[in-house]
Amino acid sequence: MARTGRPREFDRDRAIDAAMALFWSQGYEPTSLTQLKSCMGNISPASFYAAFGSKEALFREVVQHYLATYGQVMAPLGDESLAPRDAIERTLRGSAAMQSARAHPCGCLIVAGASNCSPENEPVQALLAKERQRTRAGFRACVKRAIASGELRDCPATEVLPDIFTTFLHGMTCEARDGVRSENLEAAITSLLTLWDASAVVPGTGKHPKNF
Amino acid sequence: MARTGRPREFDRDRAIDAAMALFWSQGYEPTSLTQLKSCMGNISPASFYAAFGSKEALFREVVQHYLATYGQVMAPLGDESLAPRDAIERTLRGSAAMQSARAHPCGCLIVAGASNCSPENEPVQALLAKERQRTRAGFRACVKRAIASGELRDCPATEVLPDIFTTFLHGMTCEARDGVRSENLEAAITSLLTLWDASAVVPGTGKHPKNF
DNA sequence: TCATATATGGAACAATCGGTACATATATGA
DNA sequence: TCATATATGTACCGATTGTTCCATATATGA
Repeated sequence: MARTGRPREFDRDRAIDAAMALFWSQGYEPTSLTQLKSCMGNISPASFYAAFGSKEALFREVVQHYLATYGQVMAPLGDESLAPRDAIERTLRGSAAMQSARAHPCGCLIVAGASNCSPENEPVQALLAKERQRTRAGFRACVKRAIASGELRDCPATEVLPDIFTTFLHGMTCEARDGVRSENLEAAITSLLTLWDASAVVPGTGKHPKNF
Repeated sequence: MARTGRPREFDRDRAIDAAMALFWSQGYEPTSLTQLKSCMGNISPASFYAAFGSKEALFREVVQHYLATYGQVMAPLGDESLAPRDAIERTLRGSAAMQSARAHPCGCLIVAGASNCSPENEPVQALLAKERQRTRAGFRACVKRAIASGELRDCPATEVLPDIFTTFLHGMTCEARDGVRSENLEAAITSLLTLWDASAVVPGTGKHPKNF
């Protein structure tokens, strides 16, 4: 059953897509209402506020849309049907490819979407910080799972793996924006993962790998 | 010989220090002239513009001041009197400690000082991007030097080391701001450096280390 | 003493910020 | 047909943005 009232004359989903591109490349605060209305097809302020409520509310919707689409490169991290190492590798490689793709702004919206904020917009910063915290927890859980399953030894070198992966992941935003190529990030990830292998238990031996 | 004219009534150096703290924590665009004048002791617009010229000119001065002080944690990277591995280790550890110190805003001004910008302030972004490019070149030069001196083997795993260290370094800004502790970053660096050691040539053998 | 040079306080600038008011247009459901 | 509900266009809101103007204050050098 269709809704009553005059129908909207612009495509709300496409508008959110366009707003995402703006917020993604410029960040929350520098993106003005004028730019937003313009990228939605020069809609009026009345149309904007009727549809989205406020700039902040739109941003929150954009973040949700991002997490449901581009942000899904992080999905393997929480997929317990994957082997922990595989989950981490897929996450890092997927994120590297996504962040350096040319079809959209470089880097990660969750990392850079509100990195410059005046005090009054701290809630917006907190929204993204909370998501990053989820990522950190994801890496930690993955490593913990690998230790529990006997894939990783329980040693100091293993404990730092989550911080290494998280820091590298977040650093890719800066690199991708600065023009570092996808292949370079991929190669770096390959090398990074040898740190995992160095703490891995070789099946059967219960010890660390010999050729390393 | 002292300058002619009425003397300035506020301390210009302290003002730049205070402005640096503001730009560091909020970034270039969200920091307003009102905040800047306020942190300098409620000076008048006339005093501000007479002393600094413009907001952008002040920011450029602030960046220079930052590079000359806190930014000096990067100095070892260009110090050819240090062994390459030592130079990189000192750089990473120094930056980790600086970025997570409580006495000033967390993270790195060069990474986060203008990460959210409207198109009109692209020159400001470019200023910082240029400095980050210098850092990348520094890591590359360090690794190149180590290969030339025979400290590192010349292999694919060695080639990616600069990207790994640079990405990690830049990622620390996000981590420090999110409250990751200095000790965690330090431990991660210790582990990261084993990637160097894995590509290192053991003195006398000309091959890679045995215990690894 | 007086010209010159610089700094200051205060008022004001046009432009933009995010957001609102209100009358009008266009749909559905009764 | 008419009440209800939603969207739109236009005008406008006060606040803030970075910046400029100008008269005045205070120093140095001649």
